[in-house]
Amino acid sequence: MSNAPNATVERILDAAETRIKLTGYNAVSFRELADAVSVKSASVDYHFPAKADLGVALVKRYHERFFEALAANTASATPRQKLRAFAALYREALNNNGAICLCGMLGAESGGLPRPVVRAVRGFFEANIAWIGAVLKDGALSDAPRDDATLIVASLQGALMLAASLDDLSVYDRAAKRIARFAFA
Amino acid sequence: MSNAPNATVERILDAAETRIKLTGYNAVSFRELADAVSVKSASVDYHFPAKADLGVALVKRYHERFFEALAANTASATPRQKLRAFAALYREALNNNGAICLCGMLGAESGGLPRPVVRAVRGFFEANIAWIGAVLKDGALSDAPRDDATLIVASLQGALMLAASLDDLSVYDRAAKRIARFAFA
DNA sequence: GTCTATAAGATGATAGAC
DNA sequence: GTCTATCATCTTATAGAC
Repeated sequence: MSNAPNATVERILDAAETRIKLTGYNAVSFRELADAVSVKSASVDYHFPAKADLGVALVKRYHERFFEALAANTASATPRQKLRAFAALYREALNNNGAICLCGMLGAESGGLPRPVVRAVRGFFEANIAWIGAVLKDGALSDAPRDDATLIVASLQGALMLAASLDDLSVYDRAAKRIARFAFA
Repeated sequence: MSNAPNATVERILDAAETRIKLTGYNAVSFRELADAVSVKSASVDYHFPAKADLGVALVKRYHERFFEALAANTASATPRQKLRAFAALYREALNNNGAICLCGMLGAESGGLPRPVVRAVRGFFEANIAWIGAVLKDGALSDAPRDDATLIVASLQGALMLAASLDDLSVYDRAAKRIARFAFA
């Protein structure tokens, strides 16, 4: 297996992530991904024997990249800056119009997904809540850090969905601004 | 067409609503709905020539029922009571474990849905925001009623998704309680 | 309004050549 | 690691009998 940045596996994951963020897990097929990376669908099956394998690999990569970027963006930040960096990172999902957070999409569709994918998505959200909870606690910004962390994650995820549905990205920006004001400004 | 409460059309819509709230639009097939109501899939096609027709009818019914229930539950309520009634009505989606709001699901999947369905979902959210905005204004509960209304809808929708994903209904209840505290308590 | 039958295509997945 | 070829199944949708 090559480590080249454009290795087939990575390109398949890229194509899958872009599409699932827009249309959901069940709307994306192996053939569609194969076409997108100019291979045959048998090659996709070679790398991901079952669709659930692709789903798990995708969420795992998303999870890792998210926290790597979060760490990089908050190296010497105050608690308030950390929370703003978190909201800014969530927003990147909207850059491809109509797309939302990968895990927001899969979380909504949980009831119809393979169990291993559901577990991976749950792990992403638990890590999100733990991270924000630690920041709130560190900054003494909340009297109930875990509840407020959960609310912040829920609000930002809901704002992504609503922005996509209403086709108005400013919905997210205005929501994030008011969350900051109410919860930790 | 009969007006009996169990007419086939209504039973198909019931089955579709239950399933789409759990697994999403693309995971639900006509055959599955036909089996659920004990008819053949050709009968489903008779009532809904295309899947988009079913989607639009479903969202339209959901929209109408939601605002009928909201009106009934807030007949002589104060603004604060109205907002609590709204949050309580949203919560009913969670009664079937793992399910979320029909429009929350379809809003997330917008990028892969037929345009008429997308428009109907958008109409639901716009009506939600307008209703809450009017309540906030009426009760002088916000200095930016429209922005706060949008944030409240986003937060409650996100809380439904997160509660389903984490398989913990208390996530919604705790979020709703804290939204009330920050925004209008 | 529901049925049987079927079309025409997509889907996840596998076997085996290169 | 990618390919061709194929499978069994599912998908939305239609035609026509009852």
